[in-house]
Amino acid sequence: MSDNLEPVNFIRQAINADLADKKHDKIVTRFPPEPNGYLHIGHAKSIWLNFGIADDYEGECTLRFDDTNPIKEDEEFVTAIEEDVRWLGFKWSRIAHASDYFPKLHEFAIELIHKGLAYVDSLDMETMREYRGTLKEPGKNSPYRDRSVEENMDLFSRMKAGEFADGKHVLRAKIDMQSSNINLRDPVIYRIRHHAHQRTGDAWCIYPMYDFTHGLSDAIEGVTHSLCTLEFEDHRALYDWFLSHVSAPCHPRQIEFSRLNLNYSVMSKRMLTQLVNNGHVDGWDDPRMPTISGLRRRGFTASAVRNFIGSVGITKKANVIEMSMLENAVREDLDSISPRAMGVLKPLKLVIENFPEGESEPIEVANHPNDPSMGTRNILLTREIYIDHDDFMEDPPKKFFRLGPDREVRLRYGFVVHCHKVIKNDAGEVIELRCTYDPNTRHGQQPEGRKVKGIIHWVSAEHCVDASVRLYDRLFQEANPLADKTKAFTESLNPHSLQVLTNCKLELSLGSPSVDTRYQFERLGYFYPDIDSSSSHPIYNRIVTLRDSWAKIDKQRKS
RNA sequence: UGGGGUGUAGCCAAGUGGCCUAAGGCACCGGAUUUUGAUUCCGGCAUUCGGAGGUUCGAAUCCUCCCACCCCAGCCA
Repeated sequence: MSDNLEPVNFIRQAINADLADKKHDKIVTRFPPEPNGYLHIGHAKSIWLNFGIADDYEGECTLRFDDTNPIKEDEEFVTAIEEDVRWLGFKWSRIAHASDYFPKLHEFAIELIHKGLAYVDSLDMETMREYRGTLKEPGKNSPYRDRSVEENMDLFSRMKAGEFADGKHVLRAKIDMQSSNINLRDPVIYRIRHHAHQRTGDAWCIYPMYDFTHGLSDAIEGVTHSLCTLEFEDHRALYDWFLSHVSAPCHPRQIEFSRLNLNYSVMSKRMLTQLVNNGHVDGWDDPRMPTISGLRRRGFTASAVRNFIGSVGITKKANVIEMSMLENAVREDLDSISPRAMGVLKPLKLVIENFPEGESEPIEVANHPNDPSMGTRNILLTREIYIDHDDFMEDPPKKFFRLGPDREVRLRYGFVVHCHKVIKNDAGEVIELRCTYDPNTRHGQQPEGRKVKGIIHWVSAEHCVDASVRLYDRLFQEANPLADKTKAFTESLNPHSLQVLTNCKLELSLGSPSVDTRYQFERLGYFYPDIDSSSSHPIYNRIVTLRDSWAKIDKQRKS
């Protein structure tokens, strides 16, 4: 489901070339998350790529959990990941776990030992690091490097049998301690971990490392193209080494692409975990999080996320995408599918003095200005209404064409009202407006020579529901929260990223929202009911604001 | 001279030696329509492709040198 007609990216070009060379008759990919956290929008890029390719080439894509480190992983994450992939609209050909392959992987390890290409090392971690050398200096061989096949087999089987404590021995590939590629300096392929695994329980106390597991799992699954991010570029030599030194059923091709980064955000699982665990946000699905579950709860649609990914493209260039790209994708998707409604976020009472008390005027309004098929609904106009505080200014600047003392404005779908009195409380705050309406402006009538530019939304004070609305802003106040290496990234968290409004007045139709419907609150933005809503008190999340040229003018005016 | 990568507008990104005096999107700046300052619509926005040389009738695309930035020294993935 890659609904964008993007130019053929370099990965698809490589696949096309392989197909032209008759290397494969079917394309197989995989999405290989480690279940140690929730998926974020960066993962969506990989998902979109891998599943999109499988779909378009009529191939297969496996959802495979790279679960080789039982200390960090958890079943909770497995469930969440499955749900997120499904929500994004992708279907896996099958679901697998690297742990399914533990027996086979163990056989491959033994094969390497027998070939003299792997050995049990007994250096402690610290010493092993010293022996590894540095980026510029070669490493040196471990004194255990030349153990006999028999000795290695004996030790390895005793490692597996649980005879040794964690860290006592490791199994290493025997490659080249002098290599300029550090990954080839006899990488560890098995380590001892006396820790129950979420799937295999206590069956194993030795666990294979990523580099060994990943490529061989790909081969076991018949993957043709193993797509991963740039930081694994250096690992490709090792990926290929394992595949060519073991009797693997096939040799997948690893191709790397750049990760997705968003400004005013962080995209590292480690940091997102920290935000959750330290209570900076309200969980993995906090609507401010760049996680799939956060975006979902916020009200983003899966198609908006997919379109966004499609619009940023796949390359090898390091990139930071502007948040406005994502917002654009959401607005584009939501504009056509969202029914319109009126909601007042910061209520200011407005009394229309020449409107008869106790009466109400029903007005039939369209649910969508450009799509008659979305139908109409009735709203009621009454003597007392609420308007938004932001639509009134006591001393308005020239370009502000909303309400002010002795000014007039049109009530959306209704008539023009003129404000002739402003009532304040003891603190000097405006608490009520007294207005009169002009009967000649009913139903959109515009008397000759009269131009009323301002139109504001409103809600009948009598016919409305109380609600809460959560307004979200960017999570970080710095475009790059990691730029200043002298401070923790959490120091650039935006203190105003969440604003909760508890006294909102919404039109009746918003009191019982339709399932899975995003609404446009006219003139304000797109909103989505939060799961914390109750039937008596709805709670809406603001997904994104509408484009707001007044906000732009106002900002320039103030600066 | 450790290795591996990347450099096209503020942000993404097409372009794969001649139709490129360089697509498209976002952002930005106009202007039209509009009972959402929304949507939609029109127009503007790189004589230039990190820099300098070179090859060629012709270079963003090929060669050489240089510069900048990113990744790698977990028994993490």
